[in-house]
Amino acid sequence: MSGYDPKAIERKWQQVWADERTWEVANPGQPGYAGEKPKSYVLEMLPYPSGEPHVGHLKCYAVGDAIAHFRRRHGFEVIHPMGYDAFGLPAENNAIKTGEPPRAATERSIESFRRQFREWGISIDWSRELGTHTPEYYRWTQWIFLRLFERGLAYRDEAPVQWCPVDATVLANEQVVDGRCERCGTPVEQRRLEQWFFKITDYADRLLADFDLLDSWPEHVVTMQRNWIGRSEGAEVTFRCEEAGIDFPVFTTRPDTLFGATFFVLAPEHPELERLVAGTAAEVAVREYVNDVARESVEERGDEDRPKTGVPLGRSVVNPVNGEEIPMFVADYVLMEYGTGAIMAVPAHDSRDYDFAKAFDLPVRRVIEGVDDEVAQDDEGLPYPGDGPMTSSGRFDGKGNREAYEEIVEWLAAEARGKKAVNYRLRDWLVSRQRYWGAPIPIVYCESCGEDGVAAAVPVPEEQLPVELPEVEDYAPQGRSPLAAAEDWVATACPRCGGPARRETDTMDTFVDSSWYFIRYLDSRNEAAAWDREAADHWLPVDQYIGGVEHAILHLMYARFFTKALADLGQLGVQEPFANLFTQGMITRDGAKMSKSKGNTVSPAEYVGRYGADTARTYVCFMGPPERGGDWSDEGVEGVSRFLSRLWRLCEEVEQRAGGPKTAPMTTEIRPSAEGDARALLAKAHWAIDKVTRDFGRGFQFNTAIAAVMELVNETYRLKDGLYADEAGTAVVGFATATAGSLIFPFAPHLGAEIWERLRGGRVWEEAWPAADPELLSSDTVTLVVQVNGKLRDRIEAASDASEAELLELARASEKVRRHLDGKEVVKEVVVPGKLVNLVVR
RNA sequence: GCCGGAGUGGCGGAACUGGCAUACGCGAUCGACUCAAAAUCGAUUGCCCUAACGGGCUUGUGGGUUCGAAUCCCACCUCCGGCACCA
Repeated sequence: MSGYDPKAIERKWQQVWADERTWEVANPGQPGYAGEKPKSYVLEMLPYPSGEPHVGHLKCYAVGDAIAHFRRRHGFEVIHPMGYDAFGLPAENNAIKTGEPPRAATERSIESFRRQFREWGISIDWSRELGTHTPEYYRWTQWIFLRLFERGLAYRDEAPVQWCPVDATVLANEQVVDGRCERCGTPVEQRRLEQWFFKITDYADRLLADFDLLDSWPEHVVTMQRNWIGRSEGAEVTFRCEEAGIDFPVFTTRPDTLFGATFFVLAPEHPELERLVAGTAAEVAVREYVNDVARESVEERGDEDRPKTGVPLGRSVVNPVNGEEIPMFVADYVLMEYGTGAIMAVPAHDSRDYDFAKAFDLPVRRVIEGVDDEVAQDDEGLPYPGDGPMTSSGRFDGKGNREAYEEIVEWLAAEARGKKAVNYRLRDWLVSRQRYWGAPIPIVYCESCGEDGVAAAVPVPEEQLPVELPEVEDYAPQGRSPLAAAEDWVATACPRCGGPARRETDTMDTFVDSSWYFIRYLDSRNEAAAWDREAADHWLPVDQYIGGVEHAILHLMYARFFTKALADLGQLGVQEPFANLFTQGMITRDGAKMSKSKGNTVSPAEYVGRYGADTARTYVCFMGPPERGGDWSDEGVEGVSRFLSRLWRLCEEVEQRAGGPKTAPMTTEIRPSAEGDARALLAKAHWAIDKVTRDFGRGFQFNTAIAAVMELVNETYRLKDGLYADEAGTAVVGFATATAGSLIFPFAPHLGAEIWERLRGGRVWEEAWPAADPELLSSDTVTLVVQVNGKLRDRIEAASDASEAELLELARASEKVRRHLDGKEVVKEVVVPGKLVNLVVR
């Protein structure tokens, strides 16, 4: 007997899968299309190819592959493709540092990922492989951009944007974390630039409503997106500045507090600010304040705890509900990005307004009484955010604020001074990047097509796509895209008038690339279209999506937006891309997030080399519930390796004893003759089948599924020597071992395939998933638990169909139980048939 | 501050609908095999008392519901994640 040699086994099966193109599936109309089978689209988030794959990748693809295998063996035609999200900053930053072109570094990394995915034995349909950095792919990214542009969903605007001074690029709001660049941690600055945006805000309501269309997404991911979209209902109310003749609409969620507005605040970026103070005494102070604010980092300004600052404008607006004139201020606690950039300040009922009022000694007027009388009178209970009866609010006095809310909004609407309004936290998606390594934006600027000296943005016609990324010498951005240096490329002819024109030199955010890759997989070799509608209709939506929680907001929301926009454009027949989402937890090492700088990274290649892919894959699925994180443990890997070796030795032993042809009896043939230990082992095998199957169904509880197979193997070891005594027993050992191989196959596919071939012949992946025999799941006897006063006193074997009276009699007969009943009175008897008896004594 | 999630042996974790707490793995101890070690196979392993039989205690803390609570309810503590001057 030879030892378990994962290298040989894994090489053998990887060769089979590659030679036979086992995991390739065909589209409708193509040869080999399995139209009679139901489809299942199993997809893991595509990797960003930088360096080598890490354990996070291993876990993601191990989990996804287990699901893919499980579904195949349930009769589904599973599409399980792979690609690379290859554009992006790391390759470009590496280029700036080393001079190596991003394409070269990226291709090298892709080669490494591709090789390792094969070494891991992931069941990928390689015929659909794609890279988002290839012209064959980004041509269609550009095509989608043009479709959005036609629809007015891609537009250009000058806007205050988040600028990272180190990466020298604009960032999406989503890429700014705590006022810092998500990538490099540098505090971001605000700049005003002409940028391209996607109008995701048009889809805010549908993005919220269509959570209902999803089958199963983790609740916290939905919550995060909901919070990010940040829908607030309220009212828009117009305050007029008579002196300047300007109307200032404000958004408020609390129109019921309108009578308590005692001042009015504009954001420092408010466009009317200049006009309002021009030529007044306040002009200089206001301008200084605005400049000071502009110099502050987003992080500083965002700090909630610092004292409120601001400057009076020397102007006032009229409160539409009571005609009161209230003074105007500029203050940086009001943000231009949210609402209208202007607020009515109600210090009695808003803590920020309250702080400002205290700092500037402004009046505070309570308009809602507290329900608790003690705080109803003076300043004590202020600011008061809760509900209560109205006061100092004219004819609304005494009414509940909720009721008054509706009436005030109605009155405002009737007077044309306001209306119901909904506001969102979500901003449009800024997609321009002043970087080299991305898909060029397919737009040219033509002065002759423009007006008033402003160049027109002319879309590049579809037949001229792709707008290919030119080679450049210097990848370092200098406040403009490195593409701007490629003069030959920038200078072009206007597709509309034929005159001289200049290309857009910004590239697209890489999240654009990854917002539609799951559609391209369905028809990735199509040169005439982004995808064939029939193929998309057949495979979409993704039935099971798997990836890290870190994409809970960005990628997952952008992909949802793209799907809806493309459906509106008549290109897709689904509203949601991912019917089910599974987010896997992060693997840590020594309790800390892995990072190169901490030196605590785990290299999958190293472990695959030492223990084999089956061990590495099974370990990441066994270390804990896959949706939760877990700490990497070398001893844990050893344990899994030991288990697989144990299973392997069992297989060899069984094979040797069997000797003959691989046509062992089926479980139904074994069952009638099985009794005693043979029956016990048979039952254990069926218990394991049932357990593994249910664990797949219960949110992919792979840790307990693998534990069940371990139990089966342990039980087989315990009983095998006795069972070898006769032919029937030997057959049961063979059945148990083959079943263990079959059940471990989704996690350790090479070993599973090898065991099956040796003991049963044929390909395990072509075998239907085993079904547990209900007759073997139940047993004739059960362990009756006997408690006295809720405490366990004895365990008794009892017939599973025993009556309550019989169970009680059994319980009372127990010596261990009697000891605790002595001299006491039984006041209550609880019997749970098939489970337990509890005697309550006094 | 707001919104989620989680607290179980020495460690990772299991326990389905309120019914045997600690499955499985790691670690540890002992035994078999061996000249020896490794590997392997087998046994033991929550804590405390006891020579033993046996008994007591135990799922972050305190209370409650129940014949019975890791599980349900109330209050609190701790840790992790997300959002955060969003009007």
